[in-house]
Amino acid sequence: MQLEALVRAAVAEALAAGGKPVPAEVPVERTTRPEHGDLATRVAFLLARELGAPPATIAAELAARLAAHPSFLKVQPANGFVNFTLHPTTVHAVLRQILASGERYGRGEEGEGRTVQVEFVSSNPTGPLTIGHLRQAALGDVVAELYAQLGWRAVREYYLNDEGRQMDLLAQSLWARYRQALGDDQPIPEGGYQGAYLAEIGAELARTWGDAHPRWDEAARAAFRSEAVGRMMAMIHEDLDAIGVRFDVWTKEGDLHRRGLVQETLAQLVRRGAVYEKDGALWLASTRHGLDRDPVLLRSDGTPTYTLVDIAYHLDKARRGFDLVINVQGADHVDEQRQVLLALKLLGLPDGFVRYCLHQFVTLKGEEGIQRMSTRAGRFLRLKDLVADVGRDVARYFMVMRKPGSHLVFDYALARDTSLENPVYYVQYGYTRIASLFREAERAGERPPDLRTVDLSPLTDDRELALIRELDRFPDVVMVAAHEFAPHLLCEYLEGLSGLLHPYYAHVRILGQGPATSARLALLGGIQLVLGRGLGILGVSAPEAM
RNA sequence: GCGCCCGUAGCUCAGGGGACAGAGCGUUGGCCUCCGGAGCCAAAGGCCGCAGGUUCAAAUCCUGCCGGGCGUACCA
Repeated sequence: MQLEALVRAAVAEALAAGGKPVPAEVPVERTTRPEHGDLATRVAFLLARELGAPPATIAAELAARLAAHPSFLKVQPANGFVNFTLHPTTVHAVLRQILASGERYGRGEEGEGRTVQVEFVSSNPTGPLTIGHLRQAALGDVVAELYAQLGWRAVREYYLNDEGRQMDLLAQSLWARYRQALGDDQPIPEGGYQGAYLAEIGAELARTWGDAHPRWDEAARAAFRSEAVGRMMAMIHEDLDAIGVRFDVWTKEGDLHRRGLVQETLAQLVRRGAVYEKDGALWLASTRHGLDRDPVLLRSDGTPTYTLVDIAYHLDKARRGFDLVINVQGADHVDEQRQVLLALKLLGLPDGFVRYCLHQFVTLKGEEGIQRMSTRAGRFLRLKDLVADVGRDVARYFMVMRKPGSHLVFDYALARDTSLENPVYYVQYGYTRIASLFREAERAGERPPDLRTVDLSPLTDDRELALIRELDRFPDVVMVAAHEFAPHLLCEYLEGLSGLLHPYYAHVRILGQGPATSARLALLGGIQLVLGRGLGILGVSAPEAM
């Protein structure tokens, strides 16, 4: 990050000095091949048309002007690019600055104390959380943390849909299980919940309640509904604890109704002429604004739909003073998202207030091939059980190591059985190895008292300079990962950094090398700092020993 | 049918206008007197789904096909 800025400034200055136009954004990128130097600019391509000269000529002139710049060892034109090889002291300065920043390294200021609300999981309390929810839990948690790194105050919120028909279905399913346990062969209702977890609870209720609810009546409905929701919430909390996700706020759908927000939202939409009546129901006129269908807001029986409540909930988010709202949702919600965004726009909320982090579903690759999860059908892998098997670190890491928009196949056997080849351990081992080495240095009396003041000039090996250049990218990776809801970029970065560290370690002796030892320990200290920071953001542990 | 997302190495996936397309796993072959071998080194493996187009430059942007996922409810 720092290095790009340095090159960008040098190029801009050279262009200006040569009487050339300076683009608003001078493009600077890392090279992929060593023969192209460390960084490169393709600015000559941008200027070619305007200057009426071939890129190669412009690049050559620019390179000549920058040849004597003290930050660079070499500045060479090639195919219209200008390639920069950094002077080692330029690179050393980066490491020195990283060590001075310490745990602050990679943090940003853009949030300026503003508040972002991240809503995720928000699973209906109809069963325990599954591997399907895990992706969302891990994603939301990490996105919130990424924003916190950028100086935002992040609020993690769970929206609890504890009202409506699904809850009744759940209650009735539980009641059926309860009856079954008493020898009364009641069927699970049409579209009800088949999972064994309800059978267990049903059997327990049969023991404690006896034959108190022989019929599915109002009393049974109330009793079983309240019991079911309580039990489901307890399971959900257990699952969230297992992966280490903690919510700051739980919002219940019932509260939105009680506060009159739903009616008020509808009234506002009506007042703005966004609603029409048909077949006894109230509809949002979405097709008028380019969407493919109009959703019902208020059913003909007078009850509000999920969509209306969702709109009301978001209006409430705006009132609660959040500066930005991020909703993490599955791909099955795209249509709903458009409806909500449209409604909010019609209600006068600013564009960009709500952003969606949309993710594709997880499929589980196990002994029986690839299977879709279904809570309703009782076919799922419970989160808590998964974590017990593969560990929290692997569970979390596997869920964020892929781009959210891509489908993710979770190879259960691989996560569990071949864990030694796991990218999670590869990254963690980098951290651990350095920790171990520092212990060894301590014993040998070779550990410098303060890494920040060590003379770095012995760091001349290509691998050492490449490692420092890689460390320089960290703040940018954090920023892009946050803005694009792309934690996988951080995983990739950490794996890449580890992929430089391990070979380096294998080939370069650290201890017993005189002044080089101190310099190399300073380098490793910087690497360990970044690995630890990165793992921390992902919610994955950075062990001192494995 | 229509809308959105995705087709990249055997598998799982990065890269989303720039210089010869990357990683992990798997496969094949090497490296343990040496700071933790949970490691390292090397090899094989690709018309980047197909066909057009835009551009000095396309895996990347546009169009059309083909294949997969999701949605298209007075479900949530």
